[in-house]
Amino acid sequence: MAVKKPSIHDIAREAGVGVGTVSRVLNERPNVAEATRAKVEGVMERLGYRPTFAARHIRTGRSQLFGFLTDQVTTTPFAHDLIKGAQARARQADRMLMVIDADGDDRVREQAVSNLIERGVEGIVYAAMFHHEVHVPQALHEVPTVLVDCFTLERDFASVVPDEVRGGREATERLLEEGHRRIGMVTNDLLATKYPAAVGRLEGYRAALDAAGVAYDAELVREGLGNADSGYRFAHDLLDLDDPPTAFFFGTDRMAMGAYFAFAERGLRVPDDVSVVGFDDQHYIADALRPALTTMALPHSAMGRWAVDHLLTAPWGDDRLPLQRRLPCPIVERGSVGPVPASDAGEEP
Amino acid sequence: MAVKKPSIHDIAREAGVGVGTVSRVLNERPNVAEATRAKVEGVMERLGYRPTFAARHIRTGRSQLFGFLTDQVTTTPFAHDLIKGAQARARQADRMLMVIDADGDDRVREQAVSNLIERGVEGIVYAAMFHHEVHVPQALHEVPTVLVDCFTLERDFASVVPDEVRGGREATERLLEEGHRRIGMVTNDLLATKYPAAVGRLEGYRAALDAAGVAYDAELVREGLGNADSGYRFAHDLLDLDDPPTAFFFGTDRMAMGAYFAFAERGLRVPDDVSVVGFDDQHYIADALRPALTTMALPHSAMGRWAVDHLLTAPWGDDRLPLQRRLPCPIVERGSVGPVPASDAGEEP
DNA sequence: CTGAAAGCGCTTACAG
DNA sequence: CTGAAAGCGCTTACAG
Repeated sequence: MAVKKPSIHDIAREAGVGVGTVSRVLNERPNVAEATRAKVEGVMERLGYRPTFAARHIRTGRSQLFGFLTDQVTTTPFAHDLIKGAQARARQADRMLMVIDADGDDRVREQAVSNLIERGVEGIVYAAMFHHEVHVPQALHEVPTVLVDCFTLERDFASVVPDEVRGGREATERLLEEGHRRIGMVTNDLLATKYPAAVGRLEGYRAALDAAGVAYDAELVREGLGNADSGYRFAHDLLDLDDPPTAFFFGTDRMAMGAYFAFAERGLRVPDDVSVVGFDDQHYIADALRPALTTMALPHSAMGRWAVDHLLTAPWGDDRLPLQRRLPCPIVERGSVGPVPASDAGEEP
Repeated sequence: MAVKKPSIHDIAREAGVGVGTVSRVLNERPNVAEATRAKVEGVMERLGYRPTFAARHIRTGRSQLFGFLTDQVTTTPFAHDLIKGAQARARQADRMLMVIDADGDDRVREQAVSNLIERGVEGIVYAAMFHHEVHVPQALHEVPTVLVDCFTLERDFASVVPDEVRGGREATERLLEEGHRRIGMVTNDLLATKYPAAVGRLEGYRAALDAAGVAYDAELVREGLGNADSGYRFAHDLLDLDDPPTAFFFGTDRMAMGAYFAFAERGLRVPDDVSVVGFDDQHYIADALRPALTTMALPHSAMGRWAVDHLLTAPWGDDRLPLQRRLPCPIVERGSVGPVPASDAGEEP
């Protein structure tokens, strides 16, 4: 590495041509004699030439770069799926991704956005790890931005989020479809937080019940905290009811996991005695449970893709209201849903 | 955005100074009259000036950039910890990280390395998601590189990996310390794979037994596959032994999770009847188990940090053998380890 | 303390 | 088809 990297001028001199010609073969432009091209390519090969992207960037004004900024501290296993999705789409368009984990510090975030802009990013995706309202650095307005799994109160940025309501509805429908009528629901957070992930999934649950003509019974729903302990505790609580549920819809897979332990303690078998649907599709949990858990998948990869795609294709700067997009949470069937146990079914002779 | 971004020349003209002066205030150089500085800063502020990093890069030759490249497909929850660790160290040194998920395609990987080099990265960290031997793109030799959680057969790159043997030893010691002498062990992969993560942890187990004067009993060790099912099956198998173990060391948390279900089926309580130590510290699993799982943490964040730190501080290009570093896997105490049950303890009166 | 000039490594018209 | 020149937005000596 003691020797300086060759530039386009070195190639030109060595090949006995002008730099313009070298540039042309570099960019695979037409109008270059085959012999010239071969000669230049030979010299490049021999000298181990690599173009310097920064020079190209400065001349063309195109950085071929997107920024990916995460909100808050992210110890969730979701971050990587988001990045992968975003990156997959970026690669198709020959762009690279500058990833910054904002670390929950506002100053770091502001600084990160500045750095990204100075690097000339063509757009920024700002991603949260769960669906909630965010306050973003002001400078984000200087560059095309899309919000992932979050939104601002003003709705002044394009954003893509999971369709929580629909997810909750479809989870519940799956259970109704098997004949269940007493369906316990544990929300994934306190309703007072107003998090769409908590409020929306419950709303979907109610909508499904309504549509099926099943009366909503407040006794069957509990406000959980998303962790295994909530699932364990509320599964026991609900099962202690006089008319206990035959099926459960948990707002997170972790709660479903806690519930499995409660079921085991009571000698209840999934799905023979009790059916369960989770939410999140954390496959390290869902796959590992016995039986494996049927759950609603959060569309992280798809949101990442959508975000970059939007940056790539949507004209920026027009005055229309920025697009707000909801992506479905597809059900992932594993083995935790079955028909109502015979003793509980109403239709029997 | 219709208006062009102001350059250093626009600022100079507007402020009635030379571009050199603008550059000086931009870089907070000394030898600028306070009045001049204020005037220039005022103009920058007014025009919303942002330096263009690419221009700076091209002049100074410093990209302030590192590449982060992942090996193979990565659906593991570990990737993000690695990135976070690397990024935390990079930010301290005012560097940014270009992250590429290589997606398991060799051509994509080669291309990625080329792109990174053309972007002028000051170094590349190449990260695997579990400890194994890798074949890396040849071009990695053109730039300072450190391998994370992997190594090449030739050991021609610096690398940082978990100390699997020590982790296995300390996990086992923890159990021995509570008086356990019959300790079941399920490896996290087939030994035939030769993966250090599988072979090393078992080696540590044997070393701990040796040191404690406990004879190795091949009957107590099984080759698992890392998944919940292996844990479930082998826990049952081992418990069916005439002289069953009172404690278990599983090569992954997922296997420990499977085992918990086996214990539940047999009415065995953790840690009263049986103790268990896992490996990986996948906290979404370890925290959610009842009781929470004591396990060995994989030092992902620390490896990420170490990698970038090494790139930052180690001179590159000298002929000494590249450094190979092992980082400890600290034990994370939760609630799954207890003393040998009284009925099994030898020392009783 | 400050300005004018050269130059980093490219691309892009413009002549020929 | 090809070369010479200008210029992208900076930084860095060099004079003054």
